[in-house]
Amino acid sequence: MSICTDHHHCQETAMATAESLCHSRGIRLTPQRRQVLTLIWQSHRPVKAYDLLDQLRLSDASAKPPTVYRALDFLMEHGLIHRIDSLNAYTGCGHPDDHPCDCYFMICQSCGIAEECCNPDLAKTIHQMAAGRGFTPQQTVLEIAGFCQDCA
Amino acid sequence: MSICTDHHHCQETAMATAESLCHSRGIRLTPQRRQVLTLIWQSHRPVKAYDLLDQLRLSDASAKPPTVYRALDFLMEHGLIHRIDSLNAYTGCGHPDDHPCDCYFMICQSCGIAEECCNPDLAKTIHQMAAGRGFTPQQTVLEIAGFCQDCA
DNA sequence: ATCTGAATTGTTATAATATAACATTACAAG
DNA sequence: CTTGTAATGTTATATTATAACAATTCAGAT
Repeated sequence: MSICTDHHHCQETAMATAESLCHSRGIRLTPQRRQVLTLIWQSHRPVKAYDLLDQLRLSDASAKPPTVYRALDFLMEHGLIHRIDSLNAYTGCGHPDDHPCDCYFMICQSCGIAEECCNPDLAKTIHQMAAGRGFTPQQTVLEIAGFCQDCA
Repeated sequence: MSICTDHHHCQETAMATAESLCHSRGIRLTPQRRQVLTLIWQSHRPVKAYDLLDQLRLSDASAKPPTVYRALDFLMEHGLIHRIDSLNAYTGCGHPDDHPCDCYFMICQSCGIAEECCNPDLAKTIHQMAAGRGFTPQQTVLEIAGFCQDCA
């Protein structure tokens, strides 16, 4: 895994960041939401909603689709996770407290890992191209599928 | 509508291009496939699969999901249409016989029109950014939601 | 003209993804 | 405490897409 050298640490950092972000914004990272976020951070591979649901059911047999979709909605609303449209899947955000631009993703077709690349220069290029055609961007989906360094 | 001034002509040109492309490639634009492509070209707004199905059913009550998805698969395989992942919808390709790079889209949140922008410079920038991180792109999804010139 | 194998279409069923609607519970602020 | 809002529970259903197998059509070989 090329993104982090110690994923356990990576996951703990992400959870700690989420805790403090929620605290400072006065929003509640409830046990359900925390559990979903923890599950998402178990790897750098985007996870599907119903896979999360299966995992939730291991500890709470009464979990249902709204359980997971509500948690996902909350986490997305507050920038703690992103949806990968090309995969119908969800992945943790590495910098929820600092979003200088839209987040882009490089998704390895071999190992499945999605690397976030928040690149203001690229964002600027995209905005310029759009502006050149009279278009005002509000939200950009950029998902690059291919092969990561380890898998190429 | 800012993309074309005479959409009827636009649609006819698209169909004629598709006919000749299929002929030159030795593939068959059957009546079903032609009908789906025509429906997609009725506007520059990406269309959902089940909306296409509803329209097909007006002329053929026995149309079913595989009817439309098979046509969509064929049309996508041969570059005649694109799927817009952020909308779960499909839109005609303006240059099926000439794909210098991935196709990008600017989608107006007001009028719903999707404008294709096949921009090799932007493609190059994206590839460079990816290469800088050791990533080899295979396929890029770039869908920019915002406001078109007419709606801004 | 007829045969034949591949492509296309028909049909039934079901998988996968997501949301609506309303009831109940928990929680923080006064 | 109480009270209103947020969160969760629960049932049902909407939306998007594919699997699997049968029937038909079609182009090329004979």
